[in-house]
Amino acid sequence: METRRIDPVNCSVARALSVVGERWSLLIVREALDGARRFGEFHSRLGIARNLLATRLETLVTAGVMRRVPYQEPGDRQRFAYELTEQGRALRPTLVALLEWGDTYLADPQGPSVIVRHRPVDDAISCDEPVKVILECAAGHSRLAPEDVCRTPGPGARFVESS
Amino acid sequence: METRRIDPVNCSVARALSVVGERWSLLIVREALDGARRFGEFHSRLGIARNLLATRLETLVTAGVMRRVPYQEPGDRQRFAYELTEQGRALRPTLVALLEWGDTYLADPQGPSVIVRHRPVDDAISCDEPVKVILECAAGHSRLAPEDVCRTPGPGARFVESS
DNA sequence: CTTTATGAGTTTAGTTCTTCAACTCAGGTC
DNA sequence: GACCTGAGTTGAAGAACTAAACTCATAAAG
Repeated sequence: METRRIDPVNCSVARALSVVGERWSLLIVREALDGARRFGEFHSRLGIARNLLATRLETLVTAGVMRRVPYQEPGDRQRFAYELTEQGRALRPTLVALLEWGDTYLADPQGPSVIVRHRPVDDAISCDEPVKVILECAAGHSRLAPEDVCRTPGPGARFVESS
Repeated sequence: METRRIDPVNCSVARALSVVGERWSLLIVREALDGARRFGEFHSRLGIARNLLATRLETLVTAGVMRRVPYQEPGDRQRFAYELTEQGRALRPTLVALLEWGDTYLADPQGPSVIVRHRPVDDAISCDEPVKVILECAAGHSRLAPEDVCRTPGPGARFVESS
């Protein structure tokens, strides 16, 4: 029996992973979300090899996740820092989801080392409560279980035959 | 000036990525969420090398993400299939987050190839609306922007000095 | 009872990716 | 001019990935 399935290769998950799925990429984004900006900061925080950090940063800049910006400390020459673009900051939910999953199933016996809290940059509504990632549908059904969702073809779907 | 920061190495994101951060791992989980169960299904859907698929499945089983279950087709000998554990299904939000990010920033010109919908397995409340991943705090503030959250130390936090 | 078919791997050889350490480069300080 | 620093680059060794051929157990066909 032949069935048609959504082509697994033409998928945004695969495309997303081709940008941030390499080793270190998401950790670099995480450190950037936590304030790292300079080559040496990423290097010492993560312990990543320097050449690899250089190529990862270049990849992330090329992909539009980060931006290379000049800076100059007083009494020093101009150097370059790396900051997230809006596209890069949009990876926050992905990282929170991974963090939650790790906390739940690969927990440190001491408990989580990091808690994400609701604390805006401008401190306007600083409720400080822990933040979770949840699935919500357009009809407003919230906190959906993983079993309550399924994948359906979208407008850009390609199909493959399978036995 | 010395400051104390949360040790970036002792973090659930890093631990999560050590399990599902290798190339192919998340795509294998995605296919499993979409119903793939057998070695050959994963192989033909993803085009991953067979030896690598074998080691990935073994890694995922060892990590508790998948489970190796015997099955037997009529008139065939016993073989093994792979299915997600609860721990594995819990990666759904991570994959939805990645999918959304890919749809938003690396879109196919035709539009998304996959839409995740609210459709329970048991069809009880099948509203069928598209599903999104959102950040929500314990006080009920919903749809938080990436800028409105920050990382704080948890009970298991280790610290490192930095200049 | 020998041959062929099939799904699920394993082996092997070649290529690519990571790591680590040493080196370069462009200023600034002494 | 000699030395220091942050930001990379280079190169060699090791680990990971790819692709294709091979094995293995069983079932069905002849």
